[in-house]
Amino acid sequence: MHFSKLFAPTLKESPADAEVISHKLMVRAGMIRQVASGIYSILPLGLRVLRKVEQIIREEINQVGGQEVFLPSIQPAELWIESKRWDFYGKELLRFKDRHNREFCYGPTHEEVITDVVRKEIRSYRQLPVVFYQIQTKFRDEVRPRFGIMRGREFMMKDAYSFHVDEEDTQRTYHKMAKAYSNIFNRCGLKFKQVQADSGTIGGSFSHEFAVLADSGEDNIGFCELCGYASNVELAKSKPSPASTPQTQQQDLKEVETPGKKTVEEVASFLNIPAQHIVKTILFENENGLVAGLVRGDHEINLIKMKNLIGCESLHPAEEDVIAKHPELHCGYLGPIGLKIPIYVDHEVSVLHDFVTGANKPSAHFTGVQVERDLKIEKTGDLRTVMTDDPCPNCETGKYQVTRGIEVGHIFILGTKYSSAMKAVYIDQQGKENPMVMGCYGIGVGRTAAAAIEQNHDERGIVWPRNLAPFQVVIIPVNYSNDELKVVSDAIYERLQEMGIETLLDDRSDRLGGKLKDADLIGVPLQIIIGPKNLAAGQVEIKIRKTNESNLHPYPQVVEDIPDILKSL
RNA sequence: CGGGACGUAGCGCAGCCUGGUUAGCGCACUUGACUGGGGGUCAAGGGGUCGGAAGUUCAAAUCUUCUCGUCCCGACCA
Repeated sequence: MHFSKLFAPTLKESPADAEVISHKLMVRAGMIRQVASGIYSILPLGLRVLRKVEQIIREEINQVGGQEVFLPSIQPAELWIESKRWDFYGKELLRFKDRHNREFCYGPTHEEVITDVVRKEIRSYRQLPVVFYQIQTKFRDEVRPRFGIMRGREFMMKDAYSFHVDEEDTQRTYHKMAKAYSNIFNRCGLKFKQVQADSGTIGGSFSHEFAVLADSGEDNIGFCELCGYASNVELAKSKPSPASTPQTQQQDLKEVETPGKKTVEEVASFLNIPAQHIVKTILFENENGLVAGLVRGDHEINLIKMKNLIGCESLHPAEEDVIAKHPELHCGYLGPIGLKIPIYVDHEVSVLHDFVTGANKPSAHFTGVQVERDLKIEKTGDLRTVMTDDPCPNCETGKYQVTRGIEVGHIFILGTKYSSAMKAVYIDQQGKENPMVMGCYGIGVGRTAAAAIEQNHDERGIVWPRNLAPFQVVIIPVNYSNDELKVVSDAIYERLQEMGIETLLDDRSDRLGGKLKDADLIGVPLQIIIGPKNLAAGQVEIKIRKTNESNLHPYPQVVEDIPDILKSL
C-alpha cells in the first residue's frame, strides 16, 4: 500500500472528547471517527486491525468445532417475548416498528435467534452437540457510552452458542472454549486473566470473564499471584477471619453523643478509634422492601454478594425519598440495634467485639456493641468487596491483588433458560424429550483492539502487537522525489510484497519528521528508513517501533532478513 | 435518570463576565519559491448560518428562555 493512497487522516492533537489513551490514539491514528455518541465509523487502518482480531478468533473457534453463521441484526419482538426478555431487558434494547407496525429490535445479543434456528432443525441427541458462532454488529443502547470503541453502543462482537444433551457435555465445550479464548488473547499479544464472573442478566449457572489488565478498565479484578485464584471483585470471595475471643471483659452497650459525625471517618476520629471498630449499616431495597447490610467501617459492601445472600430478585441501594418515608431512619446514625428490617451481616463483622454503630437517633452512636448480645441477624455471610492485601480465600498464605481490567471476553453456561422458554428440545436415547443445555461465549472485537492499545502504547503513539498491526513494515524514504531513494524504496516494497509481508510505502512528499511521526503514531512494528548518506554506504536503517532501536543493515541483503526480524519482535 | 461542563473554520482553542465597525489565534488546506534525517522558512490566498429557535436591545458570539448535540462524575450495565 502506498501511503499517499491510504485514507489515514492522522491528527497531531488529541480530540477534545476523548478520555482514555486508546480512544485518543485511535482517533489520532485515523482509525475511527465518531458519528454519534457511542457510534463510530471504522476507517481503513481501523478495519485492518479489527480484521486481524476477527481472523484470529475465527481460526481458534473453528479449531474447537465452531461453525460460522451470520444471524440477522434486526430481530422480531416475538422471539424476545418468548424468552421473557422483551420486558426484562429494559431500555438498553433498541426497539422500533416496521411499516406494518410490527415490533422489532436491533440485536444486542443473539440467544433467541440461534435458539430459534436450532429448535427448528435439531431433533435428536445424535445431532448434538453443536457450536455456532458469528461476528456481527450489535447494538446496546448504553446509558453512558464512553471510551471510544471500547464501550460503544454499536460494536462488533463475536458470539458463539453451543447446544448439548446435558450439563456435563456443555462443560466439556465450555472448557475447550476457555482454552480457545486463552489462545486468542495470547495471539493478540495481551496480558489478561481468566476470572470468575457474575453471569448478569444473560443468566446461567457459572461464567468466566477474560479481563485485560489495564488501569482504564471498568472492572476490578482480584487475583492471587501465589495460587492463581482470580475473580471479578463483584464476587471475589473474602476469607473469613477466625473467630476471636475478647481480650478483656465485654464492654457494656453505651450511647455516646456524636453531633454532626456522620461518616465512618468522622466518627472514628471523634471517638479516637480505628475504622475497623466501627460497623456501618447500609440500606437497600428489594422486591419486599428495605433491608440492611452490615460491614466493617473500613470495608465496602458488595451489592451482588448481598443479593446472593438474600436470594432476592432485585436489589438496589435505597433511594433517598424511600428512606425519607421512614422517620425512624437517620442517615449517618443508622445502626442495627432496634432496626425493624431484615439485617444481613458480613462475616467479618460477626467476629468483632466491642464495636461502634449508629444509635438510630440523630447525633448518637452506640459503643461496646456485641454481636451475640445486641444484634438480631437475618443471615450472616460474605458481603464485602475484597481489597488488595486481603488474604486469598483459596490458599494458605496468598494475598489479593486488585487491579483494573477490561472485560474483552465472557463465557457462560446458560443451562436450559432459553431452551426451556423457547422449547428447544431433543429426543434422547429413550425417546424422551429434553431441553437442550446451552453455553454462550462472547468476545468484543473492537474492545479487544482498544485494550491492546491500552496495554501497548508510548508517548509517540500505538505500539501494535505484531499480530494486530495493520501493516508489518513501513518503508520511509527520506525524500521520495530523489530518484535513487525512490528506486531502492520501490524495490524493497516490491520484494516484501512478494514475500507476503503487509508493507506500507510512505511515498508522500512530506518531510521526514512528519512521516516518522505518523509511522510511530500508527504503530507499525518495523520501520525501514532509506536515506542518501546511508544508501551511499550501501546501507538502510531498520528501526523497531517498540524499543526505538535503530540499526544499519547492508542493502539489499537485509530485505531477505525481514521475515526473521519480524518474527523476533 | 441525578449532578457538572462544553458547543466559535477540518482539528485544537481565545473572545462572552462588562453587548458596539470587516469575529481572532495555532495547526491543517490552496498557490509559488527556497528547502529536505524527527511536523522547515518566506510570500500570497481560501474557508464561519459563532449548534438551532425564540426573545431583550438602536445593536447579540456576548444577556434571557427553550431546544438539540457532545463530554465528564454518579447511578446502571452482556
